[in-house]
Amino acid sequence: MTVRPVAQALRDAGLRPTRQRLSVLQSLRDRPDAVTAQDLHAELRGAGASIGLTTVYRTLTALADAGLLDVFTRDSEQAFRRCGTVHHHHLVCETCNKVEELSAAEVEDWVHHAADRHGFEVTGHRADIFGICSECR
Amino acid sequence: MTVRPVAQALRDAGLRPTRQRLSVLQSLRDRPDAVTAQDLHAELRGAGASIGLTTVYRTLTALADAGLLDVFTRDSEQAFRRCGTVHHHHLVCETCNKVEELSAAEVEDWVHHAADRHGFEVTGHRADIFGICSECR
DNA sequence: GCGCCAGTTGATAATGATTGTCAAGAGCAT
DNA sequence: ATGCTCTTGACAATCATTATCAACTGGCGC
Ligand SMILES: [Zn+2]
Ligand SMILES: [Zn+2]
Ligand SMILES: [Zn+2]
Ligand SMILES: [Zn+2]
Repeated sequence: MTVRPVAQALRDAGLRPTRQRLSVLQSLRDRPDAVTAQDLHAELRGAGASIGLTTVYRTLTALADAGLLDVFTRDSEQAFRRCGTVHHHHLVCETCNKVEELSAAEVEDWVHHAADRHGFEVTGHRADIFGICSECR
Repeated sequence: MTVRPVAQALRDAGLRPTRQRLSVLQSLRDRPDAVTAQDLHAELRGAGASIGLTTVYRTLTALADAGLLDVFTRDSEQAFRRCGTVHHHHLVCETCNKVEELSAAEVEDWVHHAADRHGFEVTGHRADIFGICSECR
């Protein structure tokens, strides 16, 4: 019941729903924070799962390429998070790494106006807010 | 004449204006793009300057810490650019790495409203637009 | 149910950017 | 000039990430 949609998400991404991939996507779906490949590997191992570090890296990268995960750069390492598939921005807690997804029409407008004004063809944009969440204060 | 203000900027940052630091800051002041430590080192060497890679790394990091440079993450490496000291955002060309500085009141408003709405205490934010500049098209 | 085979895994080695080390060198105040 | 502290740079060490490649597995055809 809880594994079904996860397996389907993998299939849709052209990835076989293996035990390892399921455990990665599974553990990612219920957490609100962004996590590092190294950290996730340690947690999965600590929870008794059998999975190699290389596989965690590969799975996270594949899922990110498929658009299922968003990538954050934290202290020169990459952290991943299961985010919605529609365009959004982020509000990130620098203490617990929790991420809130935000939509912002004013930002989208700004992006296009600014790019037009400078003769740029937009290929993408990113707008993230960093702070401390109420629980961490 | 052209070296005077650069030397002063270094002093203001609590750094001795050495030959190496001057050449780094100097070469950064007239370029519109963000550059990597490795690339800058190669360019300086190619231009006949004598400077070690370690020093380039250290200088760029020190200048960034002092607020004189902005840091960009490009393909998991750091690129630096001499930006203005007042808060701004970026319009980055993904082909030539040229950067335009942008100010955006609507973004600033969004930042504070969104953070308030979610009970976050803001520590910072970043809003960058990626695209292709008119010259690169 | 079984065999096949392309897709996956994971221990290990390799990569490559960045940082640590430390002896030699260079600002700058006296 | 002298001294003292800050700086440099060749070199070694880190460390996250990626490449290898032989062993393993999911799922389709039989
Ligand atoms: Zn928090
Ligand atoms: Zn947006
Ligand atoms: Zn360009
Ligand atoms: Zn801003």
